[in-house]
Amino acid sequence: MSAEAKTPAKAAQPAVRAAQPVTPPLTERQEARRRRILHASAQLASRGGFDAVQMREVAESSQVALGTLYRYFPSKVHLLVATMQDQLAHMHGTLRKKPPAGDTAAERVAETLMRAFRALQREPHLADAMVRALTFTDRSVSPEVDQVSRQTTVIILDAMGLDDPTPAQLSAVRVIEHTWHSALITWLSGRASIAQVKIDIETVCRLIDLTDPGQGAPLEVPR
Amino acid sequence: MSAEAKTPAKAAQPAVRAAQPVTPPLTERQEARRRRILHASAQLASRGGFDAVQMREVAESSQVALGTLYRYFPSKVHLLVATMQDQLAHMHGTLRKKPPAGDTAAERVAETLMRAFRALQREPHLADAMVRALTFTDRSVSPEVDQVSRQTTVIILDAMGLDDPTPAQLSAVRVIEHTWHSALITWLSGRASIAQVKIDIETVCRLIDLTDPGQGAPLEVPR
DNA sequence: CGGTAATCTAGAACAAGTTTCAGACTTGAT
DNA sequence: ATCAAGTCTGAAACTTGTTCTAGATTACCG
Repeated sequence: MSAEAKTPAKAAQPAVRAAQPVTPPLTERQEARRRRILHASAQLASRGGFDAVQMREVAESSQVALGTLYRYFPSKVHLLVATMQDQLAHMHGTLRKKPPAGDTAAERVAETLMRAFRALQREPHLADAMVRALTFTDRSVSPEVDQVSRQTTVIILDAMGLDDPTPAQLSAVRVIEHTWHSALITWLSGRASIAQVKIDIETVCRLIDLTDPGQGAPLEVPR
Repeated sequence: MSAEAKTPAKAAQPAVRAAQPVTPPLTERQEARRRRILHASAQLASRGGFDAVQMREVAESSQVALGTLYRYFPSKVHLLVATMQDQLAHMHGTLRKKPPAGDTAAERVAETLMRAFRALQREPHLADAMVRALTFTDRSVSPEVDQVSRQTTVIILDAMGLDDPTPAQLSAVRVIEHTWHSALITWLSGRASIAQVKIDIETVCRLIDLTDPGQGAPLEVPR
């Protein structure tokens, strides 16, 4: 009772595919379609950014019918967020190979983020597309966006070298993510220079020192 | 050589109307139209948020032709950002009347932001529309967004009670704005609770203490 | 193999932001 | 009062995201 296996993403239903390795059973051909779509998406985004990723073009580039594209990714934002997950995973792999070398956690986090930032600078249009998608998100994309956020958290905690962060440290990480995210936006929209983004990142990373056991007043604890 | 005075916003031309009190000469009727439009925008936004602000409806509600609406505000995002400027100015006025009462600058800033946050909670849909517009912005809206950012900076500096902030303090304020902005987004998209936003704000406000003259290492200085 | 249910395709249709246009209306100067 | 230039209106057109439909294809079960 089925054709090309199961539905890849049931569109209107939430709670589907929350974790990344838990890919619901996909046919080879379906997996290939999915890759083609994500590839086309990244390709188009690398050119003109968010606006250049037009669903009809993505469909055509990836040799898939428009309706199929929408079955795999229920909206343009879903598609771009998935594209971002892809890129993030790739970047995490790269970062793991060459861990940051700073002496303090704050330095290592700042270095990691700056490395990521330099990677984004090489593909500013792609960065634009992904970041715009992330922030423009409506509630229906929350699970996916949340996943991106968790992945970012993991990357930062990795850089800090922590296995078991305290609540205060988690708060600091949250604030760092906020800053990272928002600073990117100001850079992408031309309202902040690269130098300013660097300063902002370094500034916020000082928060980490505040949470270092052995330092002064610990931050308030989330209940 | 003109009809209802000058053009209210020349659409395709940048560098027009950068400062707020420098309203290019507007007829009474034009001023009235502008108000009607902004009012309709806020009204519709208060209902369904970003999506509910439909240009055709705004035009109809404010008794203005669609083309005219676009002459005043060259895009939906411009319109919503202008709406936000309006609301911000209003809020700034309110805040001035009852300044925050905390002992430290960090406390006063946190209190101010939480007050603003509570105001937004009263109109979550409006908040959604304004914040989404702010972040979805493409470069053509940068000047207006920048203006909103400057206004926010003023509000925060007010709360700190500073006339002449150091560069380090300005950096801290920038990071606070980033956090404020991004935390709002996570709240609006349902990925963070009100309590979490509060914690994030309080966490980032600790940065201010770091820049207090008399404390330890000053932050790096923007050139 | 044959049946069948789900998937995929092509293409039309719809929705909302944006643009365009012809004609009516205002304004300010003469 | 008249005129020229700019503005406003109403309506249609265009663009791109999204939905829908009918029919061809595919996967898998028995």
